Amino acid sequence: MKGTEKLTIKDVAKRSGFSVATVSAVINDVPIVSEKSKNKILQVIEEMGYRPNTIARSLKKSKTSTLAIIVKDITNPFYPELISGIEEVAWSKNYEVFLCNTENDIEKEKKYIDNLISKQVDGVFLSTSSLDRIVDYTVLSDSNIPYVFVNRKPNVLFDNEWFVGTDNYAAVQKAIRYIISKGIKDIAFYAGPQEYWTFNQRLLAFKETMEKEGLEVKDEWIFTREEFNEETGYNNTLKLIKDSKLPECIFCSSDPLAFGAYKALSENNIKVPDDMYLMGTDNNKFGELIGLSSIDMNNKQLGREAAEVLIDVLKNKETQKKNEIILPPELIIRSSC
Amino acid sequence: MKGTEKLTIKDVAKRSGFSVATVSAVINDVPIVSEKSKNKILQVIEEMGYRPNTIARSLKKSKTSTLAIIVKDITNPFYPELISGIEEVAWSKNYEVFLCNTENDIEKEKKYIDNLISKQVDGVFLSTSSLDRIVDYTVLSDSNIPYVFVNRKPNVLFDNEWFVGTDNYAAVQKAIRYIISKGIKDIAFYAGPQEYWTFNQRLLAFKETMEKEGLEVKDEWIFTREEFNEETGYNNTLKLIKDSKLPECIFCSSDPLAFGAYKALSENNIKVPDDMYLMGTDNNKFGELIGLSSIDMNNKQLGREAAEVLIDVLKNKETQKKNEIILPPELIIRSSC
DNA sequence: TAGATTTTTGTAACCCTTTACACAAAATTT
DNA sequence: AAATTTTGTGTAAAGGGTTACAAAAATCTA
Repeated sequence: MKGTEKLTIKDVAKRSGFSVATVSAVINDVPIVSEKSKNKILQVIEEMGYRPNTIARSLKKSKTSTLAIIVKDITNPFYPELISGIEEVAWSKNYEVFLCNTENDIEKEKKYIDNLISKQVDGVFLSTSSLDRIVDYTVLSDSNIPYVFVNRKPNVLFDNEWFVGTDNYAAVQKAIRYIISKGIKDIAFYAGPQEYWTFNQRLLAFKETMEKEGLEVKDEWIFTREEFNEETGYNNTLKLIKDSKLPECIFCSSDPLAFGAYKALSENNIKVPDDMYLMGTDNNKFGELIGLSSIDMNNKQLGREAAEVLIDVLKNKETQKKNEIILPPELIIRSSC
Repeated sequence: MKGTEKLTIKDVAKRSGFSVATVSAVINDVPIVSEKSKNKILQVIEEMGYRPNTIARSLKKSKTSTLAIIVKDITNPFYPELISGIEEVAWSKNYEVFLCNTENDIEKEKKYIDNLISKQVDGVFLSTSSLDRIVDYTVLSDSNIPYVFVNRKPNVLFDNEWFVGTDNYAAVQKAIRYIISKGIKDIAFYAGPQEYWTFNQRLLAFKETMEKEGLEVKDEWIFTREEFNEETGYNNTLKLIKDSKLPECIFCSSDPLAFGAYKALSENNIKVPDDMYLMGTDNNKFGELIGLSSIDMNNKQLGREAAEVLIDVLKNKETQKKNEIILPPELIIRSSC
């Protein structure tokens, strides 16, 4: 049925001959309405094309069936997978989700959080946290909005905070051990920005694994530049090449870093894997193009789990699950090593 | 200020000694409150940490300051750029945006639209439309919710419908002319699914341009497979190779198609660009990895423009802008041709 | 068949804002 | 100082649902 007039539950009540309370009960599946009445009401709803006004419902119930995900930069190929996992589960449990892209802007992030509180979202996914909590997320819990850190987390986790992530330490440990098992000893490490838990863990794992295996970690082979994009990988590699001695392998804490490295290597006629082993992290789907070995961090599943946890918290208020959930990564070996 | 008690405008009124009406006026910047009162109220708001309940406001105003974007699959690398453009402008004009991922499921898309109407979003971006309108979007306008098609559009545009897209026809025309200018005559065309406007336009442009240039279009060199992913590009190319005569160039209606083609070509020792020219479409940032020439469809700008149009419609109800906005694409030449 | 019990339905308050309108206070004019 | 205008503030009614509670209707019991 067309028409721009707004239908309310009152209209349905009037047309069907029942009271608003009864209609409301039908809409909300409260099982106190006789089958006969229910059918009649449903039919009228169908006929009139009535859709409940969720806003009014939210106001009354103080629940909006809305979640939000805050990310730094959605064009980072890591996020779409994560988001699609979240969306999938959220959808299945009848939540809509706001997408908040902070563009690396702290003030924007803070304002987003304020807005989300105003908009009364039921819960929030945070994938922006640095180790030292530049942004104060507890304003959310002060407003009774639970949140879960996804992928990245702050140094310490408070009560009422959840974290779902992949085991970055194990990921790198596994990868490095694999590389070593190939007889490689000289490994350069592009570490990425150390204020983030993920990159922090990865570097830690590298150092400790090398040490355990009795191998030397050269300072000039560790690059902790601020970014983890292609450009940084490219520049790191040029610098590496300028040095007299090349390592046998470059391990990159992200795939874009590895792509940049690959480009620099190609340009300098250094063949992968013949002259140099190369490994990335995150298993970007385009890594296959250059046969890049990588570590699959299971991003979609990460999103799914995060959504399960958050919605669980929402439903039970006190969830049985533990505060931290760590998923296993998977080593993906292709031709680059 | 911490605490889980919910603050309302009444609390602010009581504490500040003014009425709710006055407080509300301050919050909404209605200039009828004296400077002195305003400051006092603002200070109390700050002190108490009061945040207006947007839900209640939305109910009263019948406006939610919320938009939604419906896409088919957010992991398609085309979308994040588009979305970030939309988000950027939406944010700057104080809108939040719902992300709706249909996973190519028509029923899910319909249900999403129903939900969005229930949630009273102010406007919607649609990037899912097939030429023949499988989904009925007019339920949105029936509910007074404007929408704009982004990138893809249906065959005919009704009144009250907007479209913002890139000029797909011109894009391919330009690319094909460039290729021809290089002395190439035999061009294979991976066309993608023809039920979508974008791919439809691209194929049309190919055929007409070739004809205008007096070149032959071989049926067996045109692949209109249902998908436009890597796999399809790979399979198309294997098939192509099996045929006795190879073309001199493969034009792909998407970059993933080109990536798949590249893989198949490499595996069969056909060198790009020496033995085969290759061109993609969409200028995926990882195309650079293999030196893929492509067409930049300006996705971020597309998103920005779409957001401008939609919000314009929202504000003015009748916008000055025309119903269709077509942005120019840009040819990106790299080593692959 | 009256009375008790169970099932179904209706009334009205509430959720938190916004805003039309009325009124009070202050400023200005006469 | 009274009358008029301007400015600032308060009251109360929406907005569209949900839900506790009361009431009516239907069913059952003896």
